[in-house]
Amino acid sequence: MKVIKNEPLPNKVECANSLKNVLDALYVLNGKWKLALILSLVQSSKRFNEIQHELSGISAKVLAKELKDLELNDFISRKVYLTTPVSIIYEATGYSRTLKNVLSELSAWGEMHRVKVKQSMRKQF
Amino acid sequence: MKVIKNEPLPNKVECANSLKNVLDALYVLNGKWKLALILSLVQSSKRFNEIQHELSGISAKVLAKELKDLELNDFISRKVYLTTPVSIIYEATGYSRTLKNVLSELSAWGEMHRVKVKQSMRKQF
DNA sequence: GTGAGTAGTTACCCAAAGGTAAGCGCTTAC
DNA sequence: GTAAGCGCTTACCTTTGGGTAACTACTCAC
Repeated sequence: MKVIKNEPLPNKVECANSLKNVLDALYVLNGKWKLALILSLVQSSKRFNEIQHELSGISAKVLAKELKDLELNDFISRKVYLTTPVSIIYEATGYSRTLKNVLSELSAWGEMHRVKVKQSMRKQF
Repeated sequence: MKVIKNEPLPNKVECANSLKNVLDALYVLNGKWKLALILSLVQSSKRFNEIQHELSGISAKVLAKELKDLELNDFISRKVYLTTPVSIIYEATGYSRTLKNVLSELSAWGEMHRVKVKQSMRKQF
């Protein structure tokens, strides 16, 4: 009987694909703030200071960088309204909305996870 | 008419909650490799070198660190089988499997995203 | 003209993430 | 006995992430 090497089962190909997909997704969505930022703007368009207030903890520098990055990747758009003084509004694009399912699953999981962490904290004492 | 400040609409509370959930989820799932690593082990238990081979690009150092981290957070378990020589198998726990929906959504999105990126590359030339 | 707000930018700095390369202690295969 | 595989660890280094604080340029309100 011969051992077959380097020829994955068809089943394994699917697994490898989903692994690749996840890696590709993480490549653009990496970082501490990106997904939260997208979620915040999908919920409603906001100005710079509003975002900074909502994601308490993010610094102006990092927020500016992340916003540029997300704009480059077509997740958000920066709109300048010629009021006096000008209003600068960041909006989520349609492409951001393709993340809707990802975000709602992640939110649901995050909530469940918080409960679990709290419980295991209680057990310790 | 008075402007009400710092008293969000009930609707906004929900939004803030899902934002908080996502932030909490990202806190444990951060990093370049964590979700991919979990997915790989949910698909099948593996040994150290098998994982390193599957996630090509990850270094031994980082893999060892991530595995320890995931074990601490109850996502995987490290089993030592007393064969000669001993076999060390990493397995996903039940808790990893609670990420099933997150992972499948992320995989679906990653696949879609790759197609979109390829298309926009083509348009450039 | 002074202070406050808006939307950032810049310089400086620290810490964490993550890669490379070498090595260790073990065992099996040749 | 020598090489190769396994499961790491260690030392070293670079990159990045991200924080602070000061500053700009503009406008409005007092």
